[in-house]
Amino acid sequence: MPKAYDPKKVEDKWYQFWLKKNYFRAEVDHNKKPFTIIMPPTNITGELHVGHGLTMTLEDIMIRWHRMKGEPTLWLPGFDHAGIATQVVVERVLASEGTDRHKLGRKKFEERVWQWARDYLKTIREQKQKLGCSADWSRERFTMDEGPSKSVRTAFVNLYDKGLIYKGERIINWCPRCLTAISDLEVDHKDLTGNLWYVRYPYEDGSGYITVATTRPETILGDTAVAVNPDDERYKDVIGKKVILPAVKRVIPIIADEAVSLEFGTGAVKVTPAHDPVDFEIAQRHHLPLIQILNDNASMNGNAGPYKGLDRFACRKAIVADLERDSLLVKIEPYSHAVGHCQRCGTIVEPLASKQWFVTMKPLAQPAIEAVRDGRIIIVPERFNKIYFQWMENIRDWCISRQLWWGHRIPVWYCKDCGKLTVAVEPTTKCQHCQSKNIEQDPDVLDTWFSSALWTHSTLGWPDDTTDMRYFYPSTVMETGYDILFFWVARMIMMGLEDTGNIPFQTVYLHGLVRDEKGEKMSKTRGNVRDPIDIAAEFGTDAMRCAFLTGLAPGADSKLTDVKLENGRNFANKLWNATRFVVKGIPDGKIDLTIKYGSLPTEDRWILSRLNRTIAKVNKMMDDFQLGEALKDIYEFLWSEYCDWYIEMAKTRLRPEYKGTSPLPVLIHVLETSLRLLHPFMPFVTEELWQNLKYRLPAGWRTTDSIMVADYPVADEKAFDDSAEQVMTSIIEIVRAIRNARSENKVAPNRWVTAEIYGGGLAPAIIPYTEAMQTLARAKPLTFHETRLKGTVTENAVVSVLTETDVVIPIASMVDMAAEKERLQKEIGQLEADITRLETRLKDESFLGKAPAAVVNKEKERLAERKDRLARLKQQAGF
RNA sequence: GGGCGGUUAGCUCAGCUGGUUAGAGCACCUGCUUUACACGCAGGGGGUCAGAGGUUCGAAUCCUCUACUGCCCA
Repeated sequence: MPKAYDPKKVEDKWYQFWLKKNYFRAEVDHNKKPFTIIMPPTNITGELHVGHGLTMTLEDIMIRWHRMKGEPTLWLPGFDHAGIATQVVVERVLASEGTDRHKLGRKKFEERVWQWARDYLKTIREQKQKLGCSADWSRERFTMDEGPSKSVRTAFVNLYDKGLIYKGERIINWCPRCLTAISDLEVDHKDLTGNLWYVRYPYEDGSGYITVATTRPETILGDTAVAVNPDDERYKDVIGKKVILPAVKRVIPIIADEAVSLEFGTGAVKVTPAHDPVDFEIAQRHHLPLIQILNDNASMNGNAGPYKGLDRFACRKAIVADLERDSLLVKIEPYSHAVGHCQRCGTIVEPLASKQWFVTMKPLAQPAIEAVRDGRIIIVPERFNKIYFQWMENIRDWCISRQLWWGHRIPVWYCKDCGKLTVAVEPTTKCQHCQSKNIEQDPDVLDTWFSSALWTHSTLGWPDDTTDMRYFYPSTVMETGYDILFFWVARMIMMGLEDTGNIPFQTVYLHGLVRDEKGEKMSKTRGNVRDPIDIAAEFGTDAMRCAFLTGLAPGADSKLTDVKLENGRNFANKLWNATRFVVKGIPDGKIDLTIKYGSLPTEDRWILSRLNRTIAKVNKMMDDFQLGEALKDIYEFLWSEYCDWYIEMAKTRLRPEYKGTSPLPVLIHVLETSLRLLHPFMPFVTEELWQNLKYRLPAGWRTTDSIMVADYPVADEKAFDDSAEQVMTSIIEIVRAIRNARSENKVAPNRWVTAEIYGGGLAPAIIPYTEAMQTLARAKPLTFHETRLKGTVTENAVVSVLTETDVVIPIASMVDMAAEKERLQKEIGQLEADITRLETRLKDESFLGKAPAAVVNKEKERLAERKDRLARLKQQAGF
């Protein structure tokens, strides 16, 4: 084995091995409960980013863990056609080629996008594999595949038949760049500083003006009324009067409506029903006409009179100039307000009245609220419940039609003869009502999230009654980012319940955003994006997976830093070298790996005890989705206990002259078990090392061909050994005390010191470790006393009073007695403070009365221990 | 405007349902070619857990308020 771990040499090799062995494939076993994760479908808009890296890591860990626990485990991977997003990127490519989709035509354009899709499907799949994903590629799905597409049409038709999908004219958000309607969720509100223009509308009878305030003067062209609040004393007498609309000289009424705020502007507002949601509702109540003033691209249309053809913002300028000229502009105030932007392209969206398809959400939301409220679905972390409920309880109808070419075509055909609609799952050529062939399919496609909402069941075969659907639905965990809780998770719950009558998943695990070193969001415009594939190449995939988990709490944003990556890499290398050491100790030929439990030395019982406690803790943490904490425990066990102490102590036992129990069986057992414990987190290095061990050990040592299908460790409580832990703690304390004394007294590293150890009752247990302690502390000879130190040691000695033992190091070389006194004084002060605190607590009647007996006893023991130590310290140090 | 987080060592963060002497990594300081590992080893310094009040025998942990900060919704 080389000196350092080189991930490049092993990762591909093992991934191909796993693939060839078909380990990723989920098999139905009706005797067992499956564990299922449906992978969030990856957008085909581009390559993977670090957010995907986190998702893949978290899900792969859960999947590998459950697979090793012996559960039939399905991780179903897939892709999302990402309607608008993909169309935007492909259009950009077309633009760079000097063409556009209209020149190409719909059919050619769709072919072009399919080509793009096929390319990215392949690239992204390979990237996921690079990251170690143990997904079932045989079940991979794409939202545009025939199966999921049929699910989409079926779900649409079902909702339509139930009256939950309707087509109607409503105010929607229009993106003038993407030329499509978008849902409320796809609009980002940003506060912009604009102006509030106060404009005079002259009364028709010439009796003066009413002044209205607006942030969008160009919409004056679409006004069909002026409204005031019915309770507004200022305007009581003008209700019912008529005013002349500036710029276009149309005569419109002044009406009263509750929706008008008394505080905004002058209290009188202009009503533009075709371009404002509140105004639209006012218009409905007062039967006002709608006047559209915008073309699709947000230039002014024929209703704009003289402003026709101007862009909306040019028009705004022109109108303001004209108002000023006509002395109709009272004043301009700076005004900051939220302006909607298209999430995809950043263009300011226009609210406008348009005929679109909508889903009635309230009846779908109710059962989805109940599913979370009654605990059938658990959201981790819990605080997202509140956010979920709040959104669901105020849910509004969902605009699902998009004026795009890329996506699922709406399964509705219009009859040009009888005018009726045919809504059908299977494409049709004739009208259901009059059999006419003169029909035309709705040109629009569905919101990409409509198909995403069905993902948990469309991927398993719904609406067909498939084996997978019966066995794997509902899935166990839905792991995704909190940023798409509304977009996706909420809608999956609603549609899952609606389509199947059952929840789509039992637990929702939400992760946060991965940010850069400075805590900034990664984005192309900031230029701080990191490609997970590059990172994996530089540090190793396992190191990257570690980095994602360090300091990760569910639902919290995290930073990906080089320091974390280096740590992960170092840990992999540490493991590599620990294994190298163990492997070096394995003799050629016969080796007996039986652990003789009856006669194990203390450090063996200690490391086995620590191992099993770690296993117990890790399994508990995994159950609670505390993946980061679980990894941390394994890391600390392996590094600080196994490597730092157990291996170091084993070294003396591996010397040829050593005649006692060989440490090899335990050394190997603990390492091998730890590798299995760690495998879900660091699949590549653990497989490589496990195979290395397997190769050198007798045939039949392990029955599986790969660590990834070996058993996940289960804690053996019989291995918990308090007394071994107590003895080892003392041994570690003694070694540390001597090292510490050496260091503080600047003893040359190669110089041997001597020490006397007063072990009391523990002495017999410690004495067998003389040689190990000598080596570890570079102290020889060590003299043991089966008593506690009595009397005073005054001269030329460093005294360390430990929990169970005392160490006295008499050395002429430790000259700095003043420093030593100071250290002792500090320690005494610390102990005295502890004692005071403990005594106060133990005198407190309410503490004694109310605290559990175990806590009181613990405090008593602690006090006794401190007092004992203080007494010894004072006595021995001669204070 | 409504809601949800965060504030713990110089930096980045753990610390889950209240009960250790509050931890880790990095950084810093002092040493080290100790035959697995300098991607390493040994030792060390560093925190009144944002502030105030409250509940409790006991609070980093629960409650209230304040300050700063981030996000979501409207």
